[in-house]
Amino acid sequence: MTNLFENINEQNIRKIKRFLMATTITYPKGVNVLSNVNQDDFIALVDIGSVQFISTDYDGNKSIIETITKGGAFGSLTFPVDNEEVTCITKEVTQITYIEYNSITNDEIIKTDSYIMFIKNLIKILSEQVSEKNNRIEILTKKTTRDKLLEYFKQQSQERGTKTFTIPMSFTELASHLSVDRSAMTREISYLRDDGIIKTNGRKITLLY
Amino acid sequence: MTNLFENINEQNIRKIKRFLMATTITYPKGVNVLSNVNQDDFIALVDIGSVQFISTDYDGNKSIIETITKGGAFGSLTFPVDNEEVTCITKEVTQITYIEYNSITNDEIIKTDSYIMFIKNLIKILSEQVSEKNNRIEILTKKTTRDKLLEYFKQQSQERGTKTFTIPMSFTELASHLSVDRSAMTREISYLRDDGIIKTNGRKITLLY
DNA sequence: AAATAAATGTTGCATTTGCAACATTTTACA
DNA sequence: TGTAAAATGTTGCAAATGCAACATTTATTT
Repeated sequence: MTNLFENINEQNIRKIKRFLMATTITYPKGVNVLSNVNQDDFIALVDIGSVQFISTDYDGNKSIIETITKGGAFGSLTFPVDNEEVTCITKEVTQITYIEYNSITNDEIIKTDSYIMFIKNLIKILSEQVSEKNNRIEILTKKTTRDKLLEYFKQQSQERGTKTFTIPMSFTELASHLSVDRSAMTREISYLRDDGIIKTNGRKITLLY
Repeated sequence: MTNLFENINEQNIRKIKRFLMATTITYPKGVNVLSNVNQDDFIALVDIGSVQFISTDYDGNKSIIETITKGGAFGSLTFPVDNEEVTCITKEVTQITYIEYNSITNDEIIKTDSYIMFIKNLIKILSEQVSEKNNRIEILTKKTTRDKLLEYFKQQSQERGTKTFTIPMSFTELASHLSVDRSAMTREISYLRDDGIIKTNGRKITLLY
């Protein structure tokens, strides 16, 4: 996963941040990050900690749209910040740096080499986000819980290049990621085990095919 | 929806295309566009016509991942082009312009004003794609067909700013977009009508709440 | 270390849904 | 314009799944 300041030295990072009017805020755990953000478009960088975008429908059903950890970024351009149903909650103590979007393509600074690298990184991050969301969609379009699990396991296996891997979240969160009932998912994992398709040990999964 | 060459004059568009080693290909209807693309990263612009990304699983179940129409763009950075399960099919006669990704951030041309606009447009397109995918995910995470339909209708209604709108695809394609069985979806639409929640006339939907 | 909260595992049951198999209408195109 | 193809509407039924209500185990926090 690309970092917005990858391949840029400290001095130039400071320079870019100053130019982009970056402001850094530290939040405690469990607070709504976007509650008091101003109206301008922005990009937010997670320097420390992690946040989760959570959508809540009229019935109170919650689903995790996305988890962004240290080094990740999100922005008003790609997210409906003014949407009441979607909140961005810190999972732990989290430090976020905000950058004004409109200053990003200002003509004065754009012609420096480190800034070109910054733009490249931004394009890469956005591309990665599209890819990730494609992966998520690929899972969610599967009709059955079994197929969702198998698609998720396949993606994990491919990303890591191994048939054995540890899922990077709790089963409770995984159920939310796959948008299925947690207990029904546990049941289906048992069936997969019974059918000799996977082996499990806690969060460690081994694909047997 | 942003066009990659928005706010750039014809002369500069030609210059940019030349620099980026753009090649334009016209395809008949129903062919697999990405079957003979080379290995380098690229961005593809749909000049005329439209394409659909379709994923097929081991059971032969097909789902439409994305439809890209005239003016739209897609790229190897955001799509697993080498993935056998995903194909990109022309829905009609379609003209596509390919741009080499690596030439995009070449230092020589990046400092011209029209090129800065080009980069801005690219960032905007990518952001829009993330947003669209967020919307799709918002739908797909709903548990029931009814809630998926209502979420889709809400999005359409909000986008157009009216309670009455015509869905921009066939019901067959809509079912695929929501990843539900078509006949079950038709049934659920009847129920919504019976319950006085919507009014329908062919593809024209009116929300009654 | 005790207390509280979160995660995990299990199961019965009602509801929802996919699937299959149609009839009918609309659209595309040779 | 006639014919094939695609889209739409309907329904019975079996399978999958959400939901609820638990018991246990594992983490967290004070």
